[in-house]
Amino acid sequence: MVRGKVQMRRIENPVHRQVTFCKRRMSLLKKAKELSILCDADIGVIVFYAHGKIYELATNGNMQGLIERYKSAYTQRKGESSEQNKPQAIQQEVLMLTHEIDLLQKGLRYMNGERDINHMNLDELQALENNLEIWVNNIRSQKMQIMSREIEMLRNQEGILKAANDILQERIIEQNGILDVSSNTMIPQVTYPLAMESNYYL
Amino acid sequence: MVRGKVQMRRIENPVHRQVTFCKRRMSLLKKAKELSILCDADIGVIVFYAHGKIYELATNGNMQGLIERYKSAYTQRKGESSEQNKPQAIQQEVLMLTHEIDLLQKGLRYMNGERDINHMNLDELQALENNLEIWVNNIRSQKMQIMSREIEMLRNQEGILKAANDILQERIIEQNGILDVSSNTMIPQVTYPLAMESNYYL
DNA sequence: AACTATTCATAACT
DNA sequence: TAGTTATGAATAGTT
Repeated sequence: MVRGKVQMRRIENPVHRQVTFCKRRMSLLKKAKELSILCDADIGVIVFYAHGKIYELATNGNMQGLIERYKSAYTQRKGESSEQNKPQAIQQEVLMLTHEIDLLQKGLRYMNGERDINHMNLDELQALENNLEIWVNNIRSQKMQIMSREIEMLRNQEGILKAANDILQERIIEQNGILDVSSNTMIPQVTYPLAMESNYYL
Repeated sequence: MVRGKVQMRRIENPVHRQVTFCKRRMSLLKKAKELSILCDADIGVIVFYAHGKIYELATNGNMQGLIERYKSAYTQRKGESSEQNKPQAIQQEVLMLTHEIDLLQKGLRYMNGERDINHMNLDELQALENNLEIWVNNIRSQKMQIMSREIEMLRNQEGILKAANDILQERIIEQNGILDVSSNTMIPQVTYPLAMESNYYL
């Protein structure tokens, strides 16, 4: 029985995941078949599951043909390219990649609330880039805080040790005053290079 | 309303067919997306409709990658990959384009997470959550390295100070041996809590 | 596009 | 692994 909405995230239990995969994969391929029949469409579905297991459906019975058709759909725009001295395969690959980029850019505009695909400009991409930076800052802030606390702790210990050294040195000087012993030449060797830049994390 | 079982054959009425295609195509891609998320599978769907209209879904954001993976699963030998006989410049161009795709995918993932997934209509576009995490890791790694160096530096100073304290204490004990003065009660107050956990950043 | 009566899909359970 | 069922989801026909 389905209880409440199914959470749309990876099923962690391997058994449940396997069972759900089996059922939903069957349904997905069934739906693809139905859409193909009802609407006279050619549909190819490739599913990669764990450990390279592959399940596929090609409603025209030939996945290779669908792939070729898919690829050729993008090479038809080849005339637009000014790089005509490239081998055919390379041109095709570059075109596919640029197509991919086009799709992604469209998606970005969509995500940004721009619903009119025909109005394409790069300003929205720039806006997204800025948003990404903010997001990254948020994600890393927690770890940064932990590291900052670590640094703070080490600095406190540094202060404790430095104070301890001061006290010890005073004690020696005091005793030297009584003894007038000049064997405290080691003390100047103790240096405290604490004034160096150490604010990278600010 | 659905009256009785739907006949599983091509819808002849062009308007009905178009409407059904639109609805079922959306659902199919949605189902594919869900299966991909729930079961951690990579899924590619290509739909050819009338007049060469193409609709696609690649849950890893890159149909060509899925196609290559599909092909290599059958050829079982990557040796004949086209990567090896490409001119250097072309390889670089492809590299740059794929890099750009990566960035855009990651941007999409971010925007996707900020909005209601159920309202996404640009089914051609997907992004990988894992890619996003990898991206974040890369971006913050540089800063993390700086902070790690900072911590390392502080630790070194800690060691120097501790060694200095040891020397100073020895010196006092030595002098006490000569003087037999019992006024060094302050020394036990100097503690070194250096064994605490300090590996948060590992 | 939106609605809704039905059928369909499926998560949990046996 | 394979069925059952209660419940959520999809959708055909309509507005």
